[in-house]
Amino acid sequence: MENGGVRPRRHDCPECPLLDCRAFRKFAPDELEFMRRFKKGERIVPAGGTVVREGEASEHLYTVLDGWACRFKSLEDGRRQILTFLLPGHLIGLQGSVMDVMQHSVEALSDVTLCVFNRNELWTLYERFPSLAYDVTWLTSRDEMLLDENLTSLGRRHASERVAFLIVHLYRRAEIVGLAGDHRVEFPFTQQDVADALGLSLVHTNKTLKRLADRGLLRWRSGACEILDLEGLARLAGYDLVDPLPRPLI
Amino acid sequence: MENGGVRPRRHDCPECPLLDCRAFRKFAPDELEFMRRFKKGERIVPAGGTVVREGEASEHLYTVLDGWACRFKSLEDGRRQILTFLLPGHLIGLQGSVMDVMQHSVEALSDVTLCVFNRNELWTLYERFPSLAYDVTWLTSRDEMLLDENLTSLGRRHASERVAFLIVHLYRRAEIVGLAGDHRVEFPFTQQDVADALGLSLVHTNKTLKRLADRGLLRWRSGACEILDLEGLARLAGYDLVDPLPRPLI
DNA sequence: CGACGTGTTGAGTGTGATCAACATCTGTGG
DNA sequence: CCACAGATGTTGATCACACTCAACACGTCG
Repeated sequence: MENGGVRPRRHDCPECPLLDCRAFRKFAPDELEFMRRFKKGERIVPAGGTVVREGEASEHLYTVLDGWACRFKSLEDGRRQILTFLLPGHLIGLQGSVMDVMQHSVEALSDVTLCVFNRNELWTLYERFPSLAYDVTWLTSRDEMLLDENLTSLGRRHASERVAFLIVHLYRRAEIVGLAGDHRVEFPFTQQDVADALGLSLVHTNKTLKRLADRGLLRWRSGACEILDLEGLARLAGYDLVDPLPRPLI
Repeated sequence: MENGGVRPRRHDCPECPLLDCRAFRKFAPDELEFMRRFKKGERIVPAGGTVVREGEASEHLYTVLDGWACRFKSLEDGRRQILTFLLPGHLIGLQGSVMDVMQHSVEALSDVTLCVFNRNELWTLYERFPSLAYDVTWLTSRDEMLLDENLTSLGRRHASERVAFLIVHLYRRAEIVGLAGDHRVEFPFTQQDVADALGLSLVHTNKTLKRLADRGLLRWRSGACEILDLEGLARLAGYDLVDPLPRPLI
């Protein structure tokens, strides 16, 4: 694709739709002005498309502006582990500044709109806007927390607990950025993806979802999930339903 | 413990023993001077002691100067998941700047010496030393990579692959900071800890280690592990034996 | 219409969990 | 010096959670 698929911006940073979300902290005027110049354009990746690929260098940094994506690693023989689901406000590609090539892939689950930043200018951001640099660290640190929880699930929770945990977790994250509400989330992915995120087989994931449905906790439909008993799911999963702190946006 | 167990430094930053390691990048003179003032003292935690506890706030930031520690989460019913093993050069407690209380615990496995930093001054570091701020991000990002690999193990690798992966991984990390060599690592922890890191039961971990020993790949002794066939282990684990890039030290 | 993607269900299998007993080793107190 | 307790590691027997294989249902799209 010419120019890596980067096209002019449709959303100017001061009018960024995410700024309306109470989930994110507000920018100071000079920060916003910097972000505006930092942002090189946008990129739209259709559902199923690849944003960055394991083993390749990534020229850009991205932020998810709209849509769902996932970050995953693959083993030689095709086994796949989804590491995180990415929602609007998620920063992509920072690891490319640490390693020469990406150690994971990112794939669009729905059609995804990305803000594109030039990796080379990240250093300018660190030099001139320590507050934004701090925000980058903040986001990375939060990412690590998500992984911690995930790892605990895969290591020490049973299938039904894992599924409950993931569903509650995704529902709440989606709700905060306006992609879910009223006990219903659109999930632009399949049970196979849930399985790959939870370290389970497709069949067992399916049976576990059915068992949760039989217990009146949720209902899975292709492309969406109804949360029938949020507290019940949270209790089963050992998930703490506290309100998250407002977070920075890059 | 009075003053949180913080005592005067024994190691002045310019003479930091870790700076001799080829694993770490060198400081510029002004960076080193800043680090010297940033460092508040040292803290020694005896084997088995707690550095920070899940659910509590952590006043300080730490860097492991010497010894082994681990980061873990606990579930209500006592199930425990070790998230990462910490070796010299590892930064501890950054998440405390993102969340109000720690979401994980850190425990000393051997006697551990920590450099103590005042969390409040982290902001000064960001303002005055963008290069060091960048290093903090670098370290956090690397941490995330370690978690990614771990998560992939727990989700998609069999017991023998997991064990092989962990052993190779720990051996190489220890080697780089001078805590292992000549196909031998001192492991100041038990098979129970290995089990808690890999999401396996103690018994199964033991049997898996025995099977690897029978295949001539390694030999476990209390307190240490001999690597009999590094390449064989790496092959089994799908571990890529490339030399890591030099990394920053905070 | 058939092909394909997704979800559903049953049958049989196996990896890894649990339970239980025992072997070592170390440190401690008598 | 020995007896004992506790921590760690080892091994066998049994169990069960989750995997694999296989078939089918249902929708959408060409």
